Amino acid sequence: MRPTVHDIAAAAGVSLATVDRVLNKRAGVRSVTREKVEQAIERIGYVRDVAAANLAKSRVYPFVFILPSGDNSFMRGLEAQVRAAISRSAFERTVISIVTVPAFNPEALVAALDEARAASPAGVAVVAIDSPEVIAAVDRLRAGRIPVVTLVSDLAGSKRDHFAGVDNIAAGRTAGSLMGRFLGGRSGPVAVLAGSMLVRDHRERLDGFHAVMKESFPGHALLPVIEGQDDPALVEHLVSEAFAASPEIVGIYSLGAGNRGLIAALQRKGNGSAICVIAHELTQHTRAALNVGLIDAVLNQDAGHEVRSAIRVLKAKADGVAVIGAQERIRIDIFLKDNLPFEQDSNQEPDQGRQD
Amino acid sequence: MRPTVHDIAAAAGVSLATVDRVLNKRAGVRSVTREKVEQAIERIGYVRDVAAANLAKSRVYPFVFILPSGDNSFMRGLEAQVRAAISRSAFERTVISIVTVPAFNPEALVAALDEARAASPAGVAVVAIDSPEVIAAVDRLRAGRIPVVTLVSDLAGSKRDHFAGVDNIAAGRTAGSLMGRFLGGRSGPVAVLAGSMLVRDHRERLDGFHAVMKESFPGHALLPVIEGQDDPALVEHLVSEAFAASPEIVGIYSLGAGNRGLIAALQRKGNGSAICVIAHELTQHTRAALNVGLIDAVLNQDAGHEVRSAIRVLKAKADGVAVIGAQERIRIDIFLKDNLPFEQDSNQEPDQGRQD
DNA sequence: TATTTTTTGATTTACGTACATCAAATTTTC
DNA sequence: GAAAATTTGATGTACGTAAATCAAAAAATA
Repeated sequence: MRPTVHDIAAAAGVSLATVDRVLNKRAGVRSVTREKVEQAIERIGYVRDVAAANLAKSRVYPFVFILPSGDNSFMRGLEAQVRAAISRSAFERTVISIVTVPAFNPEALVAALDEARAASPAGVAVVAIDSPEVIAAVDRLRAGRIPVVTLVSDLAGSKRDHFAGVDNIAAGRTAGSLMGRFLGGRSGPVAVLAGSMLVRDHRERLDGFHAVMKESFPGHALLPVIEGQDDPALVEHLVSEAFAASPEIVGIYSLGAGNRGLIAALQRKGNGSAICVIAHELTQHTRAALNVGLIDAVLNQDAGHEVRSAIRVLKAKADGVAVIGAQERIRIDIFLKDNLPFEQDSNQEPDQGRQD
Repeated sequence: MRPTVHDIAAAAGVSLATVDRVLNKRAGVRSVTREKVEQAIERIGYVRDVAAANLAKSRVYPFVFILPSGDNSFMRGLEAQVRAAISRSAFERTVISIVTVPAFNPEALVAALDEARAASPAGVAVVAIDSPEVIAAVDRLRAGRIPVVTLVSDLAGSKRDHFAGVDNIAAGRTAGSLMGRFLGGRSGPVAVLAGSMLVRDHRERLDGFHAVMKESFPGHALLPVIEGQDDPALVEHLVSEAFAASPEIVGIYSLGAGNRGLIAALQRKGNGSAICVIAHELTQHTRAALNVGLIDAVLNQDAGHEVRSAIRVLKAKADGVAVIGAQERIRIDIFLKDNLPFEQDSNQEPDQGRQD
């Protein structure tokens, strides 16, 4: 049987009240006594039963998720995953609120972070924008002992506790590697389409892609980066322009969002699979394009995994316990038309009963 | 505040004892009363606090994991993941025992399944072998109301509750797709190396691979399947023979284990990256071969994810509650040298405190 | 209607921890 | 050495559910 607080008391030769004072870091215990208790804990291998503790405390975890607003399929999918987590709140003792702020707008994000801090939640998850003010705002949260997890896009230089997202340099390298191999012997320039160099994930993907293309496939010229602001209309316009300017393009790496525009431009251009296209994030649009062969590969990050991971990590940080590292590593999924997962709206099995 | 059993009692106008009888399906409640209570539960939206219930019951989940024995890196990695889960038992209320049986031996597996049944655990996870006797043994477990999850290799036709593994047809198709694209214009035959056609996962991968090669890359002849029994020594011998017989081989798809033998044969052959090699399961051997370019891509299933998923599903089945479907879908990871995850022995972050 | 059987209620204890209160013991300070 | 301050112990209640006991009420049977 697992040892309990009573066993500690017996082993240390003190009362239950003293054990409680030590365990919960309350005042009024001499250091000799405290050590006696701590040694007993160590000796008998006691670990707190968090479920029982949470029951006794009636603990709930108020979390705030800060996401970019706007018409971005991936971000809306992310929000849907947060809502799915909210629907499980009763079981997970979480109280999650969602705050949306305009994309690529550091000031708005700082305001949202400061507002979240005022509510003193048990943790904050945020899709970060890489700027000094945002770093400062995140560090203010941390200074207030509020755990912070960055989601999708990291914030290097800040004191955030954890990053729930993929290794974007590796993602860019992978895209480069696939591009080079898929192009085989064909020669011609390759275009890169990004959202904004303001967000770290886009910059990192670009760096990784450029590095691999230069070192392993130097035959392909790299055209200047197209910044489409993740906006489908703008993307369509800019890509069509690029096609007109460089009709000999053989490959496109779309590392941001707004792929609807890219797909539209590809369709208008016609002559089908002549161009090798690698894009990010599996949405209804990229999925359809993959199926008809307009896109050759999609690199994806599992938004559901990211949200669940962020919640697990925030809880663990709030409780000061460890996490299963491997479980929180977000994979770079590579989808070809051959390994597309089945579409699913609901994330609940049509099973008996309810969820733990 | 979340409604409790007391709220049900008040809402239904019955006593706590009656509510308990209904909730835990005890005898001695008239059907009219039972319905009154059930309607109240529905009306106020009560959901049982599983943490509190488990506390009151002092519930533990005894699980049995049945794995193939022998010198197979992937299976030993799987076992290590089960042991990692065992180290978390105290937090997860599990009591896990591991049973190993000789690989590709249906009789031994049936014996192990029947022995597991005798211990009447709360669930069994098994790496299945596709045979009628094994199906019958699994169905005996289910007849005894013991949840069963197949791990890595499924058992179609059985009454198993869940399969914790990848879609192996899709994996084979993906391998075919990558093979065809990576080969680009080059022509020449492609070899397939399998372990045994006795296990379903190997058969399915082969089917998927053949299908894509035939429909999309008909230019490449497919050599007869080499069955290496997942044995490195045998694999090395057979592959070397195949090289001698067909020196013009341009690609190899290794869909089973024993890749050490394949790598040794490739190294002996020399002339480096002339052959496109796609293998399964990221082990120290395939990782090293990927890094030096002997292998071009590795398809992987995350053993840690599979084990954790199997445990979550077994718990859910034992409690009769739903699972988060998306969380239990095991991905086909595609690793190039560019997106290899960092190696990690431990799966505990070097963090403060302990695990929930 | 009397008797038996079934159903329901009331109450208690338990799970492991948190937290509060008050008294008793010990230590510190003057 | 006495008073004050600090430390420790003893005890009870709470969290939400499970499970048991016994009495009371209601229903079914004779």
